[in-house]
Amino acid sequence: MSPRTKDQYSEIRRVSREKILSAALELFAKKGFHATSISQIAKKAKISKGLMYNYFKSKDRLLDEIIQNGFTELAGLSYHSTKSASPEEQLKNYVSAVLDNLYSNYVYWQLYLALLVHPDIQKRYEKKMKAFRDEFIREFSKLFRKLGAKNPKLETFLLGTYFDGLVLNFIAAEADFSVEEIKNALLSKYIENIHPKSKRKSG
Amino acid sequence: MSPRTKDQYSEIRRVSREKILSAALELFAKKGFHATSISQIAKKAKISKGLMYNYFKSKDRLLDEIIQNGFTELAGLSYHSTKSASPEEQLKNYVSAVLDNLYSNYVYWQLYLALLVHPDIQKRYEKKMKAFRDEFIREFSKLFRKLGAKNPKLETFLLGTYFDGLVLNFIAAEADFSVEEIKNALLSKYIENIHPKSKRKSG
DNA sequence: GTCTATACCAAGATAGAC
DNA sequence: GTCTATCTTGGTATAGAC
Repeated sequence: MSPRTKDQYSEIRRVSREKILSAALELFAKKGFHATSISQIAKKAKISKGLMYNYFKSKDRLLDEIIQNGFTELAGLSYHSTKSASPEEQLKNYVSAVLDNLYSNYVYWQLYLALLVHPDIQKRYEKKMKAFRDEFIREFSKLFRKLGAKNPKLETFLLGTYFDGLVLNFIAAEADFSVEEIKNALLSKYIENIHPKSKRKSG
Repeated sequence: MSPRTKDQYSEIRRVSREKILSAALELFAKKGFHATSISQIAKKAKISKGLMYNYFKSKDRLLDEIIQNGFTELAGLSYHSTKSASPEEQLKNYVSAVLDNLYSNYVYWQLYLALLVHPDIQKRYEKKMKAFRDEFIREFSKLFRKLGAKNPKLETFLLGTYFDGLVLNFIAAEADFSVEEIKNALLSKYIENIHPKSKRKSG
């Protein structure tokens, strides 16, 4: 029996951490932080309660790390689409990106929502959330300005509100409409309304 | 010392119940159901822990009653505005009503949101929530149809999504815009977009 | 690196005095 | 009708064996 190498141990640790993080993320998002117990996490991750504390100092620290991962993941959105494209195209791309991200990172968005809803928890991550929102506002305001909106910040606010509401609907209701339908409805509304001169080429 | 009459007792009971309900509502909405303890409720209501159980069988039953009250309150919205008015006027009235209600019943909306976010809790009140949403959809679909929308249900979905998002923003962020601004932005977007022929009288 | 056993505490809930 | 004291459970977290 050769003993395990450093790399092997490191890999084992990585996997275990990952199992815990993934189980916790899902439960926190679905049931909420307080409603989720370490036992439930351990069960879902198929490890013992004790092991969790080997990897995370406390339930709170576990949440911290998950949130941190979430922000990293969600920031991956980053609004650096093809800058050369027309504003309309850019808006399209952005909205598409957000909606698609909303699907692929569903669980993180659900968690993000839960944080928003409860002021107490929200306060703990206030700074990061603000940074996240601020970038959103900055980027979309620029865009709406280019599109000739009267009040770009207000438009951005409304769009952001739309997104928030969409997350809620994806989570809460049995989604009566497809992403494509919503995407189109949203875009046509915004683009035509803000920039009525530039009718999209028909055909 | 004359003993208290039946009515006096009944009134005392009413007041105590009310104190508990009000304290619990606020805490459930703000911190979430699971994050709120009976002790905290008792403290806020300025009663003893034990008394709570005199009025409610359990923490769960307490929540049940609060939710019930919430639906009653929110249903007070009811979309029976002046039927004689034009569809545009009606939409205006409805949107106004919802936004105003959103302010006056802030706490209930916050709670409603918290319920939506967590599928587990949501399931417990699924039926009532569905009834509530269904009425919303029915009424606004009618309206959007009158306004000549291509897909009234989709429009209703989008509007509902807006409202959901607005609730979130009122709760989560430090509201960058006034209700009036939002109301107008929303309405102008919807009305002009859906019914482009009928330009509002300028002047 | 992982588990079981256990300490410790706070939560929900009940009993009985006033 | 209200309170204090108490029971019981389940939670977070730690210790120590494997």
